[in-house]
Amino acid sequence: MAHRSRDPAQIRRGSGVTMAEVGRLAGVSQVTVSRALSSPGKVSPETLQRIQDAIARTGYVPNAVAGALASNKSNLIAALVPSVTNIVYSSMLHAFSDIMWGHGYQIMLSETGFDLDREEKAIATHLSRRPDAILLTGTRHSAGARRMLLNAGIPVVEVWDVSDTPIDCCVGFSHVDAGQAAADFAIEAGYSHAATITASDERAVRRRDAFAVRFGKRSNHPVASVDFSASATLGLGRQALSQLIEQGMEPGTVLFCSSDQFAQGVLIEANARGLSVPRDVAVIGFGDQEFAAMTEPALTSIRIDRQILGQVAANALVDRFSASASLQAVHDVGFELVRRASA
Amino acid sequence: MAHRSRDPAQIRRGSGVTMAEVGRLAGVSQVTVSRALSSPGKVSPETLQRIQDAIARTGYVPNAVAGALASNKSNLIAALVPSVTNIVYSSMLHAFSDIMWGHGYQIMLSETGFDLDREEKAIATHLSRRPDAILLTGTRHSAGARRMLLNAGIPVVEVWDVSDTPIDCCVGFSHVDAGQAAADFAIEAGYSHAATITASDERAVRRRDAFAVRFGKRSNHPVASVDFSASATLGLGRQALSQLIEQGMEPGTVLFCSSDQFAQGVLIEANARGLSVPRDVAVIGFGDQEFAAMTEPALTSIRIDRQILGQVAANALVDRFSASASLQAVHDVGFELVRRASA
DNA sequence: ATGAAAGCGCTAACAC
DNA sequence: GTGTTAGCGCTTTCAT
Repeated sequence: MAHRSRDPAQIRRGSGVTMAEVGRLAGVSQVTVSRALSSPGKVSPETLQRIQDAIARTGYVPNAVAGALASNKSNLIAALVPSVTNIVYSSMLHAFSDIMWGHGYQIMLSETGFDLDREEKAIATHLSRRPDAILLTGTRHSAGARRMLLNAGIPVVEVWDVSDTPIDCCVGFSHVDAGQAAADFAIEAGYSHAATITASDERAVRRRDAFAVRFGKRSNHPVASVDFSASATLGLGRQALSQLIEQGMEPGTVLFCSSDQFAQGVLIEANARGLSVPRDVAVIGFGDQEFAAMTEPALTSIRIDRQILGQVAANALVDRFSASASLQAVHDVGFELVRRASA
Repeated sequence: MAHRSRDPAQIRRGSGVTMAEVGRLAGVSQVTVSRALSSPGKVSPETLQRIQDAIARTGYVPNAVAGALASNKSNLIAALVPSVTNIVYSSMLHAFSDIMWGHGYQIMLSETGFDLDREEKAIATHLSRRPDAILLTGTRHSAGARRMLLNAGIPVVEVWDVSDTPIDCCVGFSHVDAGQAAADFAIEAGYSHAATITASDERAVRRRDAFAVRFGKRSNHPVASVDFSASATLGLGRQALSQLIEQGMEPGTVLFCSSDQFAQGVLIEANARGLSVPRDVAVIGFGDQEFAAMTEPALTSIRIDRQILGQVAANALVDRFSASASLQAVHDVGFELVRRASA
């Protein structure tokens, strides 16, 4: 089967069909075509039919760029997340996109990698596209970013954290509360020694600190910490446990991990060393990812409803598009400590 | 601390600053501002300085919508993937975005959920934004989608599969080869009975069929199959093994799973039932996700370099933007069967 | 119900 | 090196 794929030299941008041409074919003016598309009820049925025929014949595709320029409305939402490969962010994004798409909005995506400078650059670039709203992850942003955002005058939703002083509105939960809840749980479960394993994520650090202070206070034992300047992986979790053991970790210590990835790594390393969980080492994860209930033993973890998070964020924006009254600025979706076998 | 978050009623779209206003402030015309931004070398140093001052003073943010309309270049790339929450797609997307971002392009994202109709709608919507190129997952698309794409006259890259007849170009591997390779491996490893566990993904189905035909031929035993009309999850993997056992699966059967999620579920269910892997049941996964090497026993899986996939796709587009000569249409990045302990 | 005119904020010629 | 003039393909407003 001799096949020639499309000759690159023949690529011409756009079919070149405009509303005006569709109009000529249908025997109406360009404006009428515009009306037929945006409010079909305002053109006569016969005209509408002729226009639809002309559109079908020409394969006309509306130019949303021109539309956005003329109407000052892009139907575009900018979404900035640390990482799309991390399920906790991608699942939130999925729920968010679903709702926004249902309301006729498209998503422009950027990854910021937990880096405020990258975030600022991405914000600048995205704002030049005149999005109708923007979603940011976290409540910490560079000064420049805040200024641009305020200036843009569009709805902004910050997710994964709560703040008394959001740029516009925020949807998340208190990381300090989460760290303290983990510490209280650990104390009440009878653990007297604890350590933390933390990735390079400002919110994880706040959970770690809240955990360490609370646990330290209630147990009167210092809390050791292993910190990585990288994202959480299973391999680093294994490494962290090895490191803690080398440092002479007490048997029966509970480990507060900044992510379930770390926690699973700890489980695997413990197993490889013949340690019993939770007797020799107990583990608390974070995120309650799908596999958390399936590990052996099953992981105790802090559950965030990422679907709800994305949905509430989307709805907050949709509300802002239509609202005249003042709106709720802070949405605390909470978290839940799910106790299983690992701690 | 009394805090008032931004009053929604005060939200005004855009700061309203245009190139013309920046120009007035700097004492030059609007075009000169345009030049200062796009080719600073073409304006005198003093003028440039005055313009930059004016930009800083006003907080001017370029309007890329107007720019795109005037230049017929959007610097936007549309990317359509089945799901962002699936690491195999999100990691490809990550590598792809990284390179495109480096070349000054932004990503508009949509999820299609393995649904050709949803894909067609998403393509139509994205094309109205006049993206400079589009990335699609898979080589099967609706007739309408193909027509629109051809009409749009922009570079198109189809990923995760190869085809002799790509719309424009494709980057992937042969799913038939992958299924056959798994079958050959299983035969040569000494297995005489096999079954498949498959999610609702057209490419997974092609791997399954290729596996079943090849294994059937070489073993002279029929290959049982469990098919789900859903995405692969660990839980469904457990369920699949239970189902196969109820159906009287032969001890020592090798299971070819369409994803590592399924395979991990099989491992867990086997463990729960006290079955030994690979003696009582052997498992081959697909995707070689991070956890594959870490399970107990470690998973034998088919590895795709998703990073390379995304990079090759991005580079294929970048090449197309600058090329006059004819370009490579088919990029086969291959796959690798990684043998570990599970089969 | 339909059309004419203006203009959204830029870039791309082409002058000077 | 800088300015002038024309659009890009729509939406908006105002007539008819």
